Parts: sequence; structure tokens; C-alpha cells
Amino acid sequence: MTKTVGRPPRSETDVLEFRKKVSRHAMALYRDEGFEAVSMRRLSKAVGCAPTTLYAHFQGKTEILMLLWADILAEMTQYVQENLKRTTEPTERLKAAALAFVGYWIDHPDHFRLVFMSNDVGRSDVDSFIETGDVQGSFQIFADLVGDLNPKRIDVKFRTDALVAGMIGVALCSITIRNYTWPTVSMMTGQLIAGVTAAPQKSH
Amino acid sequence: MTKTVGRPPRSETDVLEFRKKVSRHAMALYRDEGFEAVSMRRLSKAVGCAPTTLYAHFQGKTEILMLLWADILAEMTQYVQENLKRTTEPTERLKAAALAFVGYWIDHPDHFRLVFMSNDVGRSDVDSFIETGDVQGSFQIFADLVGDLNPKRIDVKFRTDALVAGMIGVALCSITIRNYTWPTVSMMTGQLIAGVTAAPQKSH
DNA sequence: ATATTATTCAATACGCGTTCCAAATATTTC
DNA sequence: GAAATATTTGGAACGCGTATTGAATAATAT
Repeated sequence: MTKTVGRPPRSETDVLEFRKKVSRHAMALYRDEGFEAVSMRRLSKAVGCAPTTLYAHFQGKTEILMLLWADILAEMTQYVQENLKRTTEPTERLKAAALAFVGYWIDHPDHFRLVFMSNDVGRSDVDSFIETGDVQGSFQIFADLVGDLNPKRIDVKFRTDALVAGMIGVALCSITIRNYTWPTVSMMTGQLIAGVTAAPQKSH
Repeated sequence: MTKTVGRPPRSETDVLEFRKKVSRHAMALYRDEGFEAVSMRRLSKAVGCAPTTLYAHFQGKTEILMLLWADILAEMTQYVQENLKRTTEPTERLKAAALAFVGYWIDHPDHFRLVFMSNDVGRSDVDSFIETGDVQGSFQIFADLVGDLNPKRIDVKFRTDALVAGMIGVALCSITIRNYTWPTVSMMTGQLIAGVTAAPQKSH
């Protein structure tokens, strides 16, 4: 409102522009040279600013890594969609999607780490304003499949979320606890789906 | 067989002794001062050796952190056992155990990170000879509960593993993706259990 | 132009995981 | 003792995430 003397703060568009630039370079670094190439020093060099400047725009590396989520989640979603069996049989479709989902992460453990293991566990007081829309979007496909499976649309939201969390767990376990003899991904995934298709929970 | 001249390699007992010593100090550091206190430099100081010596006995920090798994898993198992409802109703017992399991990790995110998020994802070529017995042991309680639930003991092993992986996924999601509005832990866990109690999978 | 304010910058620092290397030490056989 | 071998050590180095600080620079109102 009131005009003040001196240089004005960053304009909204400037902020977004810079964030977009950082995002682009971080993505390029990650795609071309892998996870470890995305360091604050190298990234700042690519962007063309001082390392400290990054900290004026982001509260830490974690927030920058989140810029890469959207791309990976989009790629994963596309992969899942390609692997949808051409059946109309709902259970078959859901199973195919689930297998593709878990398979994608197991085939790309670096991507998995980026999305699910790069948060600062413990420091939950920091208000990280992530674009949760990305996450929501990539889960939507499963919500649809679960919905198709259950025309009455009972408990679709939390059945879907439980399935997704379960699949992420299967991926995590398969990736990180490698010397334990886990059942096949197919078997464990089938088990999760059995839960989704089960009768509604009695809310007591 | 043939005696060779010169100093012999470390004796088996010496190796074990040193590993035990490192384990003790790592544990003390972690319990007393938290995750970030367990650094190679501080740990070596506590042990009383040079930092580089640790690398002669372990292939990296990850292998040292694994020494802490057993303790945490034991504590978690005990917590689960304490929270077993006094019911004999199998489903109730399993549900109580599952809720305790997930709750433990959510209440101790640092422990969760230590056990499930400190592996070097991607470097799977390294043959990490972890004591998988620890993991096996802490899952056994669930195998028992699942077995009680299903007297015919059909698919107990992979039903249990799927449940455990699912619960770990629920914990991971609740811990790391905090701004997404997940259903309650109770609801998601109930969903997983529904899968365990479902009819056997048709193996096709 | 000048004062004022916001932002960027370079430099420095800390501790981190990890690697390399030459010097020192320990333990054995001869 | 000497020679041989295994291990430990200290020191330095690299790049890392992050924080601080004071100087430089940019953009505005007057």
C-alpha cells in the first residue's frame, strides 16, 4: 500500500523466475550426472549465482530437491499408465498398475530416494510448503482404479492411500533391506490389493 | 596352514572385539546425543582410534550404523509386545500390534531413519553382510499373530512380509510426506490387515 | 544526486564422509 | 637380535551442506 523508500523486495514474478531457473538446472544436473551431482555448489555454478544466494531463495537443499519431484512423479505416472492391461476387468487393471508402480521405483532407486528419502526426518517444525498437488495428482490414477473396482465408492480415498503407502513400503523394503528374502513383488502387491478389495471396515 | 613370517593378520577374536567396542560407543553416542552425533570423527575419538582406522574395519558409515539396528528393533519389538491387547481374539491382537508398530516409528522418526533410510540406495553391488537375523526376529512376532489368525497356516510367510512392508510404508509416508492429508494410521493399518485376512490369492 | 533499502557476493569457517599416503608400530619367524 | 609382514597413525586433501559477515550492487523515493 504505502510506498516506501529504497529498493523494493523481489517481485513475485522475479521470485518465480529464479525458482524456475534453479529447477531447470537442478533437473539437468540430476538427469545428466545423477543424484550426487546435484550439490549446492555445483548447482549455484550452473545457475550462475553464488552458493549463498540459493539460501536466500530456498531454506535448504531439501526444498530444492522437491523441485524434481514433479518430473519424476510424472514419468512414473506415465509408466504406470502404459502398463495398464488392456483389460476392462477392474482387478486386473489395478494389479497391473500396482506392479508397474512398485517396479518403477525398484528399477529407479535413485528416484525413490529423491522423492521419499530426502526429507529431513525429525525437523518437522519447519513449514515446508511443498506443492502437494504433484503427489495428489500421481495418486489420482489409483483412486480412479480403486473407484472402478468399487462402484459404490465406499472409502475410496483411504483405501487408495493405504494401497499407495503399502506399495511405497514394498518398494522401500525391497530397495533397502536387500539381504532379507522378501516374497516377490507380485505376491506382496497382490496382498495389498486383497486389502483394498476386502469388505468395508467396521468403524467401531 | 603354512606359517609365514611377519605379523599375522588380525585374529578373529580381535576383529570381533573391535567391532563390539565400536558398536558400544556408537550406541552411547546415538542414545545420548542423537543421530547427528554419530559421526566418524567423533566416533573414532570415543573409540580411541584414528578416523581412518574405522575404515580398515568397516566399509563405511552405513555398516557402522547397522550395528545399532538390533537395539532399536529390540526396543520396538518390546513396545509392540507391551501393546498387545489382552484379548485372545486374533484380529484384535494383530491390529493392536500393527498400530503399536507403526506408532513406534512415527514417535521415533530418527530411529526410523536409522533403520530404513540409511542404506546407500543405488550401490547394491556392495555385499553388505548385515545380520538379517535381527530383522527376521523382530518380524517373527507378526508371523505368529498372522499364523494364529489363520490356523491352516496358508501363506503365512508372505502375508506377514506384505503386512510388515505395508506398515513400514505407512510409517514412511506419515513421516516424510507430512503435508499430504493421509488418513489416520488406524485406518490405513486396518486396510493392510484386511488384506492379510482376505482369502488366499489364486496363483495364476 | 543522495539517501535508503533489498539483494547479491566473496570470503571464511565448521564439521561432515571419504580417500590417499608416508611414517610409525606391533607382532611374528628366523 | 634382524627381517618381514600387518596394522595403525597422522596429516592432508576433496567436495559436501550450511552459516556468518561485511562489502558491493541494484533499485527505488525524494
